Amino acid sequence: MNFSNILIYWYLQNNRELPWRKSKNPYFVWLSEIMLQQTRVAQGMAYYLKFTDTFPTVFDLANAEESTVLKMWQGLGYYSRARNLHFTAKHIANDLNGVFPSTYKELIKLKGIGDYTASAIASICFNEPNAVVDGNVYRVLSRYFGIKTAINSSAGIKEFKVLAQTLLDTSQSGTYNQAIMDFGALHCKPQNPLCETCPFADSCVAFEKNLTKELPVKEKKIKVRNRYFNFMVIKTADEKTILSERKGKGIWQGLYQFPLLESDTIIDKEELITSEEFIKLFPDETTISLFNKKEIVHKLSHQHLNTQFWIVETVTLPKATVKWTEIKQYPVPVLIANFLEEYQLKSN
DNA sequence: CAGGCGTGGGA
DNA sequence: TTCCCAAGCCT
Repeated sequence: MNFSNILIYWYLQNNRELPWRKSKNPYFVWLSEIMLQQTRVAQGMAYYLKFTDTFPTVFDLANAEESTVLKMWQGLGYYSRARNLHFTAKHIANDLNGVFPSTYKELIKLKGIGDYTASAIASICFNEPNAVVDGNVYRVLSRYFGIKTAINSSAGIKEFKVLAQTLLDTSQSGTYNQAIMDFGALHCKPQNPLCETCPFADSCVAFEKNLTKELPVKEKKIKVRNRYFNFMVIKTADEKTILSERKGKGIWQGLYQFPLLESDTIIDKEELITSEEFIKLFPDETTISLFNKKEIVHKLSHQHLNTQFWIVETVTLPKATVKWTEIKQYPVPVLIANFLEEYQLKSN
């Protein structure tokens, strides 16, 4: 048997039953593919069920408010996926009559859809012979063929795409693509791959040369930036606070947060209340206490956010327009959501 | 085009 | 604890 036949044979016996595999509705497949970008099935599953339940069609998604979509996405991370998802839903509903594009060429034009996702939808839903190349495919192919080209170099990206395309079983592209990804996720795993029971054991270069742990090769490690966040959690006598939307380029675009003072290091109460931002925000008398005695280190993949939550109580504040009882409607980062949970818990 | 973008789980 | 990294995409 050749490579693709072995793979598909393995898949027929070992594939996972996943909700988005029940139909070839491109809307459902698209939802699942966007959610699973850089995300484990176990983490994405609940979100997929919630989205398909709340938004059964692309029109339902298109008609929702962006903040509603972000709220439902809360906790899944990489929020640009949710914004692009909503943008593309509106485009399909309004400009394309709700008809999902059916070719790789058209799919890749859509915001949030790149080479991987276009190939996945085109092959799974429309049987177009385009090979997917995701993290699983990089791992399986680099090990099987013993390829040491870095998977995140431009040379590597091209090389693996070409190789994947030559291996594709074009008579059943969708099945083949899902087979190689499931095989990577379940069998040819990053750690402790199941080489002893592998159907490729007699032809895998990495297994033969004991290179499994070295492959795939990835170059460059990301640098982590340390940042110091001071959130000012306002509580007025009439139970109101300030939440504002994060705009611009950085993290958490479109999500809401308490007024933020970012500093170069950990600061104490004195430094906080003498800061320009604080004085501007609170001209009148306030009572301030630090909620978390030790800073909370919220770790993003590329930033460590050393965070202090300052509870600021004041009688009245015109800018505080958000009722505490309505905070849960707002999409917030996990860092804020975790704080809110603890805070509400303690005050009850 | 290299860097930026979240979160949670496992070793 | 720390590190890696999981069905990538955008600019």
